[in-house]
Amino acid sequence: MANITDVARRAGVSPTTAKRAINNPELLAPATLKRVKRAIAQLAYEPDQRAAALRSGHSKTIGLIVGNIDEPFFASLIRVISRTLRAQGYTLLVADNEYDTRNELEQLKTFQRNRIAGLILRSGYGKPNLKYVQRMKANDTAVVEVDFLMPESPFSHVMLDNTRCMKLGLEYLHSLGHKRIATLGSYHETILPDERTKAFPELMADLGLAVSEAYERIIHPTSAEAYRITHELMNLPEPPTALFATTGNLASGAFQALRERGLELPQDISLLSFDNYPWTHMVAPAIDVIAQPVEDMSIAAAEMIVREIETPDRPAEQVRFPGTLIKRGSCAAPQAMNVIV
Amino acid sequence: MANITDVARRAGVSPTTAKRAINNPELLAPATLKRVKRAIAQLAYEPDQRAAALRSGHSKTIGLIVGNIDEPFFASLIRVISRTLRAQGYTLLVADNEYDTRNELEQLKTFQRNRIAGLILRSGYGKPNLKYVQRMKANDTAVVEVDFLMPESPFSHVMLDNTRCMKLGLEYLHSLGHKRIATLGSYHETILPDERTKAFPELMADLGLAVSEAYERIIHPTSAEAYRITHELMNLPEPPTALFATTGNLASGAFQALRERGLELPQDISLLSFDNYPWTHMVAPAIDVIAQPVEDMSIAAAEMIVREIETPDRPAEQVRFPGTLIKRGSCAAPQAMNVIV
DNA sequence: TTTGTTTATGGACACGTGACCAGTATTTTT
DNA sequence: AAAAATACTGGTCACGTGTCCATAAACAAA
Repeated sequence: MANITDVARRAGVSPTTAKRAINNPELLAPATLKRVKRAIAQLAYEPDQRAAALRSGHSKTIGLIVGNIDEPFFASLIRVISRTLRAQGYTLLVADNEYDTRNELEQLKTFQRNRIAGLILRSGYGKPNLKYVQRMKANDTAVVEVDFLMPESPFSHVMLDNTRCMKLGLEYLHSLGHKRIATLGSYHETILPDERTKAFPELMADLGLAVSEAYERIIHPTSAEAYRITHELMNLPEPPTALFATTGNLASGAFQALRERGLELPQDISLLSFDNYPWTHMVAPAIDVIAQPVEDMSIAAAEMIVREIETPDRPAEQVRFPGTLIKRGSCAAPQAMNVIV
Repeated sequence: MANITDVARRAGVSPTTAKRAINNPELLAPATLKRVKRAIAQLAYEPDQRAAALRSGHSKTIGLIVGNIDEPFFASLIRVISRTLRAQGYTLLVADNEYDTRNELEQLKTFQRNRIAGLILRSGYGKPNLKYVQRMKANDTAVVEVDFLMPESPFSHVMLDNTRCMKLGLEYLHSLGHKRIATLGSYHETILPDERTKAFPELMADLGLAVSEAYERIIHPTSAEAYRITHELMNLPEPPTALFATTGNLASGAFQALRERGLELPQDISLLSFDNYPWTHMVAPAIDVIAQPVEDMSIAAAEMIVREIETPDRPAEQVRFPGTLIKRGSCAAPQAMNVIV
């Protein structure tokens, strides 16, 4: 690979002068600038970003860790963040923790070895890595959390207003007459502490509804798990009349289980889900969802990390985005039989 | 950030000795090794990968450019390649060219500036960047193409056996009695030269079927384009009796257009698609698809790039994977009315 | 002219590491 | 006992760049 010395030699100038053709062209005599630029073009010279970052102390690389790329929410997140950051001159390292804290620790170390300037993190559940991230932050790595907060997280974040969204959904189901509502989500305070599941019992109480303990199952947010749990729930003596899935992939598993059991939406059971995924309006009936403003959130996270990098020591910025309830036909009043029970 | 000199100072040894605790621990006296290791742990030292790569000339970073992360095929590709390469100690830079050659050129330059060791490329259509990639290759960047070949590509690749898959699909549709078959794909030889669309006319001829020129529309592989084109095709005086979508996202757009028109699958029209996406078996009827072995292809690509990096100057390795036709119910014999016409 | 100022260019050094060579103490061989 | 081999440790340099300082020529101000 050509370096700036090769360029300088070909242009008949010193390396310092050659470098100025890129970093401070206004300092050069027009004729010199032209000669150097031609040499750069002829050699297809591209500056070595690693050396630049090493010397200057300013990395132009940002690390992004998501929960699971196969979840379309995260795919969009990557796409939009990647595009936004590239426009600002940053390069993106991507990792997928598969919701596993141990994967995540390895990935954080890899990022650390590459001396990223900033970290956008959708942490795997739990707080085992909180200290590690705090140390990165202390070493001048900017940190922004997205979609999920590590417990006691002191960092900036971009989040959905999860509690309000849960409220929106539950009030909707309640207004239809549902009493036996099951939330498909994580149910373990320390291992899987997501805000949506956490808000569920309290919001139910506000509506004067009881939460059946039989409905609480600790699961990882995969379609396969939701499929399994849905079968279990529907086998209970008092099965739920409405399912509320906290992610789109959970809804997908639930949908498949319900159809397999021959249950018709919305007569036999109601299904409500987070995430406005394409399939939700392709099935019949289309699924009622709480849509997240993924693009806006992604852009906000990207712009936030840039601010954190370029003006350090700013107070943590914590932003919440609202979700939107879209009614399509997968929810209705529970069957009379169920209402009586 | 702590560096090896800090570690050395704390352990009371020279930097050279301290570094050996990581790179050549067998050379150190047990007591020394222990002291250095403790210092490393206390400082949470992680070697600077940029400096290491700069000095050694061996980068541990690999660049991956995909067509569109929102296409689940590419999401899986990223996930599996990322996991496989991490296990081998490589870090992944990800970019999404959005099927646009100009984006791609910028991304290639960014990769070049980061001195990636290898490039896994799903090129945007066309060959404008072929020369640039060839120059990277000449400068010792390993190159593997996936899913798509740049025209006259001399590189290693991992591909689906597209022609055979098209044959599989068309023979299936032919066996059901279809004559008016439209392929949703790109139709421009130089701008959008994908193998699937390209193989279509010849395979139709082999089956003794005519290709209606009215069915040939140049499109980008997005769901929105397929939606639009499907409406156009169905408005023709002689609409197709079967649609063959060359990607899952195209099928998704087509499906929505067909449903909007009140057409029932498979009675009114047959739909066949590449890519076994989750939604294809959630809709009713489930969609017949040609499934790609995404995981196997991703692992193959990841392992191939590592081989190319670690043993340079090897001949190009070009691998084809077979697809599988899965019949589910979205294809049937064309209606009598249509057969007669 | 003299002095100061601007314009255009070049040189020295350090970032953190890996490669290589050099040294000293200790052990083994003859 | 001397020589040789081994075990362990330290020092020097370069990778390609950005930062800072130095120099020479041209020009402006006195």
